[in-house]
Amino acid sequence: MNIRHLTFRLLQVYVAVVRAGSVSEAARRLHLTQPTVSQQLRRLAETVGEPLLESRQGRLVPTEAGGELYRASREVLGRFDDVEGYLASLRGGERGRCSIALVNTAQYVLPRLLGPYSQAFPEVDVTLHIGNRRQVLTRFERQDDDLYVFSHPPSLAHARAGRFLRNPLVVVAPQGHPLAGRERVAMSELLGERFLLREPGSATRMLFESWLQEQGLSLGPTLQMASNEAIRVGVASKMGLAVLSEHVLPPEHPDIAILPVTGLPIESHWQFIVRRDRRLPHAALGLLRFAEGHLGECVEARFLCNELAGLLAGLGSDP
Amino acid sequence: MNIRHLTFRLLQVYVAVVRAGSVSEAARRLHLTQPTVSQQLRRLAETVGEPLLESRQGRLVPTEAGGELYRASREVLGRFDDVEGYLASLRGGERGRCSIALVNTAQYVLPRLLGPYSQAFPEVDVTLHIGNRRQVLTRFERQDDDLYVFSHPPSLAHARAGRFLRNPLVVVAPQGHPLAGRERVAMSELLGERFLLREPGSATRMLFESWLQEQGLSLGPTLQMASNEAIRVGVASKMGLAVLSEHVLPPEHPDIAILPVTGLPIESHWQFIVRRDRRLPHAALGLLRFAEGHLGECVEARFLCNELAGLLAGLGSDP
DNA sequence: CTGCAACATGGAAGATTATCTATAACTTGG
DNA sequence: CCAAGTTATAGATAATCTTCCATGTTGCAG
Repeated sequence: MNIRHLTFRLLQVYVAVVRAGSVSEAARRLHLTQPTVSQQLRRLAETVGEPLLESRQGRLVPTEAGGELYRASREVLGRFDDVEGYLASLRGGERGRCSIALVNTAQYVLPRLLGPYSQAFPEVDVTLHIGNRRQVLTRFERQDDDLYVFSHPPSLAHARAGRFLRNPLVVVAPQGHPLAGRERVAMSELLGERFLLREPGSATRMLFESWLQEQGLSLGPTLQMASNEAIRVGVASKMGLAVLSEHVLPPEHPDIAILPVTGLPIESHWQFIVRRDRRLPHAALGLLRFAEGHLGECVEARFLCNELAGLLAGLGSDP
Repeated sequence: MNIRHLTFRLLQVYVAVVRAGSVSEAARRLHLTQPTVSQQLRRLAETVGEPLLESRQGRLVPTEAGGELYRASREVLGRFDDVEGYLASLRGGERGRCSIALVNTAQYVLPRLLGPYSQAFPEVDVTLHIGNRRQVLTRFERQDDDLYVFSHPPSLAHARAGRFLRNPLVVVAPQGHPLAGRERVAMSELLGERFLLREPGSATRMLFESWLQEQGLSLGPTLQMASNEAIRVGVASKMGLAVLSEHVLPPEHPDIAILPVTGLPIESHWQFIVRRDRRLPHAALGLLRFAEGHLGECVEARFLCNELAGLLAGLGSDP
């Protein structure tokens, strides 16, 4: 039997005939003419190399070979019905994979969104890749992931962006710092202090440095530390001052004071970035939709900045 | 996804590509050109309505949808491999159904053949229908069965026949009957005795009556009994004489004597009959082949008359 | 025996498929 | 950045599949 030219259609017709017990009846049910069905049947029997049906008192019943083919056909067609269901759930975003690359700082807040999302879509397999801005950019260039979270998007020629969260950067000092009680502090007053900074690839550092440059200021002594955690603990231990995202601070932070520096907080926003040239998996789209609808329930109101509707509209229209 | 134009061939190609992780490599393995495979792939993806593969550092790996399709394809192709195996065993006669209609008398001896056959081919489902000649003829007319066993075949226009067993009919008398010791007995000497006869549809009775007619003789008092068993017991109990197939007598029969009537035994033969107009199932053909090869081991040599080779040759050539 | 319903066959048109060659576009490792 | 290898696209052709209509054949019921 040469399986090559076997069509699922042929199996559908065959199954219909076996069920109907009659070629004509099957033809009616399939909205085909009787000769069409007869011929398909013959072709199938030729492919199999055995008679499939025989007439038993006016009813067509499968032969031994026909019975086996019928069983196999039912299983096979059923299996492909399953595939259709699976695809439907993929398309609905209820299932699938979604890979997200995050800048370091965003890891403090994104779980608030992903927790409820995973609850709602347990069949979606979300993978997070966390790195500093430079590392995430590399992943973006290599098209490693479906979604990216940046403060400042890379060139928008290849990507679409949608803001979803405010990310205010503030100057923090150890509790009890002489300037901590002041109503207003000028940045210039702080330049003599030691600043704890993230490594050069970091977005927080980049933002802070370009802000300083705009102001025409430059820092005195600095100390480089590779993680926000380390910096926060360092500040609490009076190693120096730092600029951090507010999200890095725990809700209660008795060891650390935010200094009311004029011109701060530096306002930036996290955005979801998607590449224009890569088809977004349904699951990733589903995640964005979920974020658009449920962000308000997941994060504090003061950080909220939901502009995802625009991104979604753009994705819906031309992918 | 429109399943209608989905070919098994397409799935084979797809599976090969996923396994190879490369279109070109799959093309080489399939002895196709690379563009052919590319195009099939595109068609498949169109049918499914989702991208199936994506390039991950130079290797093509299935997407979520592609993975599901791959699993389904493997299952489906595997299932049809099973069908092929099943068909092969059908064709080899190792499996299947075989329905046989027997005349009554043959039931004493056919099991000797069917026992070893069923042992050798346990997957073949043999059905026996036992009746007198008339009943079996009716089944033959209606084409109810694959094989028929008759002493005298119906018109050979619609059937082929092959003898396989002698069926000698003898006159039996109770042990101690006055003629039981004689060297020779003439039928005419027995006409005054009461004869126990089978019912009119029976082959044994037909044969006996036509033999009597040839001799210009006719019976005296008769008694009709519907089974060979009943007649045998009747004779043993001195109810009268009878004509029976030798096969009906047990190997040892101390109560019954065979009378050496001149002109007897009436020689007849059992034959396998197959209709010309009905395709013989492989299993039935296998049974005939088995009979042809093993009959000698199954029945006593004196009954042997294996002319099945001719029948098989006829079947092999044009069915 | 006759007629109807069911099945098979033949012929034909249009769509789809399978496959090729040639060529362009892209990826990737050096 | 280039060269090699991989993938995609285009165009072509023969085979096949799908489906129809018209017309035989056959088997069962009256």
